[in-house]
Amino acid sequence: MATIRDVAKAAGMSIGSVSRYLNGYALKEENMTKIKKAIEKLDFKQNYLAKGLKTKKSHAIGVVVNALTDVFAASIVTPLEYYLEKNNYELIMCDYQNDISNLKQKLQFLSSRNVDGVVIFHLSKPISYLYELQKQQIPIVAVDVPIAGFPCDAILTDNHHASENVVKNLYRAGHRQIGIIAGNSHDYVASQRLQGYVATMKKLGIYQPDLIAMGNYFQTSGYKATKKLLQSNRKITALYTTNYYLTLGAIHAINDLNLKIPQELAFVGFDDYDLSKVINPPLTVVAQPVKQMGEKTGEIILKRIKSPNLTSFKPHILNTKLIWRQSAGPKSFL
Amino acid sequence: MATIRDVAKAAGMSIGSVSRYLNGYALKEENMTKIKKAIEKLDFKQNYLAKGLKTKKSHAIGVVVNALTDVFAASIVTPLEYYLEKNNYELIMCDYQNDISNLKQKLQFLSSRNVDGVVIFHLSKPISYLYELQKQQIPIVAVDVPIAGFPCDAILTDNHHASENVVKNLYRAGHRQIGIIAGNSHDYVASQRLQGYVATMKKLGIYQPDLIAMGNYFQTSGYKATKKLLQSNRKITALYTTNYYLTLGAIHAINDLNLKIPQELAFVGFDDYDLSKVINPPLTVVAQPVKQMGEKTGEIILKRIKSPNLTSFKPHILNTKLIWRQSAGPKSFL
DNA sequence: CTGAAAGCGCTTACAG
DNA sequence: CTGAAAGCGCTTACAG
Repeated sequence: MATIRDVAKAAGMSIGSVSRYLNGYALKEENMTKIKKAIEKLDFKQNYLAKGLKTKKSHAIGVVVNALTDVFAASIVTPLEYYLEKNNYELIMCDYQNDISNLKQKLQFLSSRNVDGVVIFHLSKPISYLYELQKQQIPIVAVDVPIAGFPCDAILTDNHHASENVVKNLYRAGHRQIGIIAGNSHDYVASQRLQGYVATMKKLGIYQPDLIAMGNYFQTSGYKATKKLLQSNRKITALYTTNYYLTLGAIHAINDLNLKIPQELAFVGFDDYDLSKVINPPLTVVAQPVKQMGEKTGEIILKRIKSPNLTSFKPHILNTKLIWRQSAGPKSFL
Repeated sequence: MATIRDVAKAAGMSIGSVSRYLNGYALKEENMTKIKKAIEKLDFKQNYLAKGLKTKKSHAIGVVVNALTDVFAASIVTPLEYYLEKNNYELIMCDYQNDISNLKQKLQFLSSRNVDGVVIFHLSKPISYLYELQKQQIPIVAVDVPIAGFPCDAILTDNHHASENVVKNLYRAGHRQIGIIAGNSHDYVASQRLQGYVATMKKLGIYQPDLIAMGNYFQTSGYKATKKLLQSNRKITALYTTNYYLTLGAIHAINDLNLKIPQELAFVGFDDYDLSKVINPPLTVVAQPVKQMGEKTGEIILKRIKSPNLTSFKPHILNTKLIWRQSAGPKSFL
């Protein structure tokens, strides 16, 4: 492997000049050409280890997700990775196996590997180690859920508005008994979605507590909640499920109950993954802006790394999109 | 951040000794204690950048997957990440967006970041850049598919045997007309699975070409192939789909055709993810040993890194498991 | 604009 | 077993 020293020799310049060239400083035109040629000739590649040792920057970003198999996280990390690589940053993946007590260890690991920044998915309360990272000047970006009280940027979706939009559209389609399968009430995202639903139902004057069933993140819970809700409240004409797993479970339950979608029950699910299209009829869903979320995450974290002294942190809220397919009935009214 | 120099001073030893201590060499007992105390007192952490600069090892493993959202890959990378972190290696994720022409760039990127090893999913033919990696002494481990003709380890599943097992069990359950939705014939995994089916059907004397339909990796293809096969061949009493997406599509098609599972059609799918349990009735599937695959991948690549001169490469073939649920009918015969 | 030199935090022959 | 020293491949004040 050629080093900067080899390049300097081949170009007849000093290593300092080669370094400056590599880092984008302006040199005399002809010298730049000489260096450029030498680099090509020797197929020189920078050594990021050496560079990092001097600059204290690893050009690595740590990403911590609850589970690698979480399609939602994966669909955000995909464009994030793309963005980072384009900017010459590498992405170190960590998975805390859905157990928050692993999180500290993962963050410590990342810190020990000198990451320049950390992206954390789905963390609602700061753990103490986060303040260590802060002391080490490692910027943090929260994704999907803001970290309560912790000063960092957050990339979020308009959960409240998403529900509002679902309810309004079902209302316009003629529905008044709109049931909801809400997620865990301790969960930030789930409660935002529920609140959006409640507020809109109230505004429209069609709110009734017995239209609400609570679930969590597991499809069995969606299954049970749906079955119970639909059996105990036979007036319901439309059902809205507020996360992917609840959607899976709800569909299962509706099938079991032999209810025809959309004729007997209009259905709106959440997240636009595989299942949304397998199901018959295809599901109307709230799709999250995963591509934008990933790109925005990359943009923000690199900005923080480049300007560590920016202080004001703010949430970046991106828009969801209601994708109307057959499960919610004809969209002629739209 | 304390450095090795600070530790040496605090312990009254030389930095060389501290370094030796950190790397597991034996020192005089009392000196080891002194160093240990100094490390604790100063909360010293090794600098991997500096260490890597000297040793030419980054303690990073690059992982290249076709898509981060591929649940199969994710479910292997999860235990792999766990294994690597336990051994103090970091995992750098790359996604080639299902486009093989991105692969070279990704590998170049990983090489530029001094990865100590590379794990590649689903690559059946070597690309020329692989030989560059080889020249750089970077070990490569192929996962799920062997890289034809390229000298590296491979972590595989017993696809041939998996199909044999499915056919045999359906046969024992009384089925003779066992249909298959095979994947893309150019695909290593798919063709192994098809071959296992064909060989076993022939051995049992129940092979007929019109029991076979070809699909690819998309569920629409599974949908179409299933519909066509079941409509053109009404004798089929059991259907076997050979990958997750084909399974999704097939279920959709079977619902459309209003065939009752398992009464009118016994069904065996592939891969044990979400859907397998949502579907009513729950699906009998071939489950792949993803946890073992991830761990084995980690084990092998670290072994190669530690012993770069081992030469003989071999495939490691792990066993799938047939999980019998209701979709294939009663398992009383088993 | 450019060169010479110090130094980032480690490892490792060399010598004892 | 241990220390002193060279060096890994870079960056960056300093001086000109």
